[in-house]
Amino acid sequence: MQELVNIFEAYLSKSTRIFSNKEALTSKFTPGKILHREEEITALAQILSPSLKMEKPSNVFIYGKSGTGKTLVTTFVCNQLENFSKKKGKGVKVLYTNCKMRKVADTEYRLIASLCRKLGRNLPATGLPTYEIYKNFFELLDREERIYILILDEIDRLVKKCGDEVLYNLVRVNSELKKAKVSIVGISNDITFKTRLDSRVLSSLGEEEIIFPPYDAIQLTEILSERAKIAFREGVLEEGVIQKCAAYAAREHGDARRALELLRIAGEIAEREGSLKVLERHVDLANEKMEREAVIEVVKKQPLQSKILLFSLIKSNRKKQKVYSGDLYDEYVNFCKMIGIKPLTQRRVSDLLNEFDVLGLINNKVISLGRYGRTREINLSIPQNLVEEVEKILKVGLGI
DNA sequence: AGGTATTCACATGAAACTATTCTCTGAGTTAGG
DNA sequence: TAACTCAGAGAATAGTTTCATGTGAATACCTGT
Repeated sequence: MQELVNIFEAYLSKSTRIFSNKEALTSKFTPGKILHREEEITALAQILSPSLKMEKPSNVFIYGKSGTGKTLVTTFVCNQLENFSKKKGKGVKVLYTNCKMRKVADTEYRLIASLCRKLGRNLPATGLPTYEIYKNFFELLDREERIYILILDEIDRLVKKCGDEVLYNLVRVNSELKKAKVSIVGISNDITFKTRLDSRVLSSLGEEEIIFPPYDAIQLTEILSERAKIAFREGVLEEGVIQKCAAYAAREHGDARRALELLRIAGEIAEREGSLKVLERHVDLANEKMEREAVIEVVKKQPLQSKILLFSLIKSNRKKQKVYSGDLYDEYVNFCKMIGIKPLTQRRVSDLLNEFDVLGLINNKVISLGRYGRTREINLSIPQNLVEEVEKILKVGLGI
């Protein structure tokens, strides 16, 4: 017991040398003031404020790439709204759901069930018909006179997976309810997402639109500095560290989340090294680490068939730079036969390749070779220095 | 030469199928009165 | 008779197959000069 306390004490005192409040660098943290989003904040607040008079606000669509502050701004505004309404004795209630969360809210059934859960009723994860879930949901909503604001984060994922039926139902809920009213704030990374929607849904859901532009390097620097003031002890950041983080992130469409993470990891590396300062060198290391982990973790998590496919892909890539889907499929089938596993169809492999593309492991380009058909040109986008490590992981995963 | 048609080798889309996980229901069984 | 058990029916879901349709441009095939 005694010794453990010492260990913990040592850890505590050590960890405070660099950080004073590491939380401030995570996406959970809501800063006191949100920089460079004044316009968006007022726009959203104006759109939603009719709720304070118990009128249903317009539905809103919010677009912007990842790390542009969509979620932050939305939750900020909605929290303020909820608090204000509570003070004034009005019944505005905000329900936030992230539609991407696997096994939580990524299908029609699960989304509605998770909303019910937020309203205080637990429903089974499966087994009930969907209409039953809706019935529960309506019942819960209509208990009292209220304005509900549903925030559906990463709504594009939901639609991609399950179609827009859910949205259609949600848009219509107001006609089913007697006391309560519901308006929807949809947040999406994908601007083209609109085109996949049914026109009825679109016209109702897209009543208002707010677009979040990416941050530029200067804005990122300011955001980082502000957070760093809270997160780090004074004077531990070397000149140029923040600029460097901002520059790395600006290269990636101005993703503030990434910039913050980079800064945090740089700090952690410095800390582990026992350094008293975070140096620019640490940022480079952090960037390397992030890139590496992005690849390695993804590869590890792949199911068997995907691993086989990826392995075949690396092998083909060794032989020649340009890999075409047809050749890859042959290679893959051969390899499956070799290790005695039933190969998937070409159709499925095609989808898996698309998934790899989304994960950033490869780069697909559909090209036409005229008379010689149409195919996909596949480029491995795993950095050279990681390919070997990836291969090793795959070999272990496949038992060879 | 210039224009149209064909053709290849896949891509892409939609639907259906399989296996798994979960709930609900109701018949049959058991234990207690 | 009330409580319990357990099989079977019905749902949702992930992962896949089957069937159908789409596609871009190099080549083949015309046509008229």
